[in-house]
Amino acid sequence: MTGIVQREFPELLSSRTKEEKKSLPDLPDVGNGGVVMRMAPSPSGPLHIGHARMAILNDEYLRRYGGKLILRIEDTNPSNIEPDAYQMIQDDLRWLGVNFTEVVIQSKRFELYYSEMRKLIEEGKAYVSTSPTEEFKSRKQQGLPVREREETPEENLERWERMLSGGYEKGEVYAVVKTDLNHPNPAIRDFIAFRIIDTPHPLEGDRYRIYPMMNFSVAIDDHFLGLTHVIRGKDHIANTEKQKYIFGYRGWKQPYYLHYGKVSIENTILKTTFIKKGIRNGDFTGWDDPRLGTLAAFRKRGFDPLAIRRYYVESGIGSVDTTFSWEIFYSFNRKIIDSRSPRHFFVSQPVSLKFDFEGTLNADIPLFPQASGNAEKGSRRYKVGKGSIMISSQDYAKLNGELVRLKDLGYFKVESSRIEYLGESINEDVQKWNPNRPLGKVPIIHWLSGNEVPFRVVKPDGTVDSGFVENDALNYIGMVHQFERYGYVNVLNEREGYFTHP
RNA sequence: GCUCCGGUGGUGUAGACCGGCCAAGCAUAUGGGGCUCUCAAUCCCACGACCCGGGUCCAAAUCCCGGCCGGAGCACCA
Repeated sequence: MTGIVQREFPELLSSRTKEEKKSLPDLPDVGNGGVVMRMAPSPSGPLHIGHARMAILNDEYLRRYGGKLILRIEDTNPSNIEPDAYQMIQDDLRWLGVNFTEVVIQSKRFELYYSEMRKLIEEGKAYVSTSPTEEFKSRKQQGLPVREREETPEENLERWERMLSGGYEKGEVYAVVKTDLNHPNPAIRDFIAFRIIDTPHPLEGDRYRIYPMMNFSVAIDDHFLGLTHVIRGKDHIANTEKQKYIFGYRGWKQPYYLHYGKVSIENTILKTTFIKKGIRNGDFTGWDDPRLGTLAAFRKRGFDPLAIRRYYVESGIGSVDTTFSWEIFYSFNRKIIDSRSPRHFFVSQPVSLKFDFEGTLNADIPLFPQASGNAEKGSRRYKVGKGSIMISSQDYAKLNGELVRLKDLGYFKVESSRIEYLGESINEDVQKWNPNRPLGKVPIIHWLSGNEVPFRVVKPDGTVDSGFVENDALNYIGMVHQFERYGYVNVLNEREGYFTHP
């Protein structure tokens, strides 16, 4: 039945699927002013493909509802900051096409955090402890308070002032927000909000010693920045619970929280500390090394950011853990770049065959296939005569002794170290050499002859394919090419390209 | 161990909150075919899944219970 419908009335089905085109579910409680959302990376390095999910999801909703999208850089742990990251993150987001409307840097907001903490202490919702942290933790496990939790706001305030004015050493004191010591999930019970750090901050130097913990600064900022909706990974579910206590104490309206599942990305290096070390000791060429999952590497491999967007929109905001599918991602990207990628021949691991031919053959090879809609953009023209013709060793292994068609040149036969021209179209010589195989099935391969320059392609696993490419390819440096029967390659300069995908 | 969350074709997902229109949609991969002087793109066809066991119900992928499997949190990281 459906088969008949598809055959007889395809328009019925296709129009229907267009209306149901996939998109993200609507957000609840969106007012007239749209949404206010935020992206909150820490500046430990540039963004990678995992961060892109957070950025794309937020940006998609901003596009749908309007409003504000704040880039909030969470630099409250000075020992884990890469100073260049403040800029790299913004570059990465712009490349992705994510339109953040303002930038907020947490290290500029310490005074706000201090004054809010003071209010909580005054209200008896927070305390300052000098008890050993082991004791703090073990008593929490048992649902018991440390001594200072029971003391008056005045006593705690006094310790808070002393903490701020440098009256304690690192590790000696910490400030805590109360939650519920009997919370069934021990992870939610009282959490540390401030601690002393003596490592200088890349932006602030040694101006501050008292650093907020993420759960504190996030709650304060989410409120004061007026967030309506928060989209974050589900690894933050417990953090959200903790932060809600602060909202409750201050009587603030909570944003609407949405937690998406973890994306694991196989065969890809994402850990910034590992990458940083690798760059320092020369294992990686930089943040854009093709083996890395950074957006910088994606850019250099020639991916279109739209493919990343489509991929994550299709993945949705489910809380199920997912595995990034390179296969599907490649397919999305291929569809976007195919029609604009000029075609060239790249012969890797070449075999050079002797070509004894009296005369000249003319090759006129379209730069774009006719179906691309770019056919009028021209072709590459070569003259081929006596000398040699190069084909890949992979093709050679299969074709020695066979009839072959060199693309846009003619029929040839390959015999040991020689190649012989049989004609442009089917003739007696061709028939004779190819007695049994149907002529429509003769393999068509790419080739080079006197029109080549040495070229290398760096693959995503770090290995290199060496060979030769048409010299015409060098007229299109900085573009993704399709090297026919090989794959897509971002041609970076006259010697080298990065492999995009098959 | 404790506290949460989740398990749909080979892969990525939609549907689940508010049971029926789901003998389960889309994409990708694979196989076949059309177009094409690329193993690309494009078009058509085919293939293939509700973790297991109970229960509720006229009716369960969807609700309940148990099991198994997977993930997250339990930091003076974010």
